[in-house]
Amino acid sequence: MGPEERDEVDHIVDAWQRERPDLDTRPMQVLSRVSRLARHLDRARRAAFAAHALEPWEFDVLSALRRSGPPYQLSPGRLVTETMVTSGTMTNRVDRLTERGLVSREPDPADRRGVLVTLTPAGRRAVDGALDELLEQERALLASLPSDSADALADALRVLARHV
Amino acid sequence: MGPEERDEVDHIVDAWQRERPDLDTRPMQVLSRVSRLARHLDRARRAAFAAHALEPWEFDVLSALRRSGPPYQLSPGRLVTETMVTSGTMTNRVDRLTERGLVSREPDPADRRGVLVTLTPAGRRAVDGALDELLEQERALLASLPSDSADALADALRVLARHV
DNA sequence: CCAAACAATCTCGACATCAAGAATCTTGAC
DNA sequence: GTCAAGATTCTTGATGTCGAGATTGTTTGG
Repeated sequence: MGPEERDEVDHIVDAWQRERPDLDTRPMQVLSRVSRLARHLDRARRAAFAAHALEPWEFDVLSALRRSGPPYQLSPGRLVTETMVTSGTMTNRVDRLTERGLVSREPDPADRRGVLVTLTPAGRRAVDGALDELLEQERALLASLPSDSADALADALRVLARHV
Repeated sequence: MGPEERDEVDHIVDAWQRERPDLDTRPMQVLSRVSRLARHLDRARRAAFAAHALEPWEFDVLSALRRSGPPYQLSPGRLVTETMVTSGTMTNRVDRLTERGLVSREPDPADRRGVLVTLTPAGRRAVDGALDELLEQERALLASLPSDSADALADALRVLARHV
């Protein structure tokens, strides 16, 4: 095990072993950590974006538009699948981003039902700045891992994502 | 890289490399996967608990009480730290679990401000059944990884959790 | 003892999300 | 051409969470 410090999940697993010795708790060692780490990462992201006056949900939408490339337009339906939220949520998000002037809604010339959500120049500046800050902070966090270990971690997570 | 299939995060990273070639996107390979996987796990947990008529938030509270051992009592404040929510949220959760008969509120004999949230027999049955089901499902998911790879994954996640 | 600082819990209002369904438009079969 | 089925977006009501502050009780210093 080495001289590593024990974390919250180790204590949770110990408690279960004590109260339910019949359980095979190995899955918790991986999956509880994924869930708890994700919650901590959310908080860290919120802090990183605060300097750019963006909420995490705002960044999620803007970054999907930004990485789609010029002309930085996607349909609401496409944004729904990229960001893993429901259509009602996306309507609400686009409304508020429009109020802030970070995106605009354009009619889709090819389908009169459709809309194209378009990144404004202000939206692009905001998302580019926030991403630089986020990656810098994430790099600092990952510096605690040897780089081959980070690669192995990424590979293992990729396998899990495919099976879930 | 091997013959592994590429996942959503690989495509997202490719898109960023195309649009922002100046970025070092390696942190995304790990941390975006953690966040996205956690969202998928939430959905899987919801499905696993549905057979036991529990919501994930209900399980979180009940399991903290269950693994604390007899007499299965914790203060609201302790539950707040164990489950990573605010005190207002916990008041609301305990209210609804009390309505369902899964916990009860007892006065703390040692501090008249205090309350001890107590697991009822029905609550204990529900959480024990739900946990069995959850672990079984999680074991199936982890079967896609060799066991030494799962151990390495757990270790790497533990290191990250300590630095976030 | 008393007052002030501290601690534990709860209240309240704002907010983001979801699920289901409505409204609008498109497509394909006949 | 027309109609039914499908696709796209938006609306609505319910729900769970947060954050700030109120309430009640405890502790500590003088």
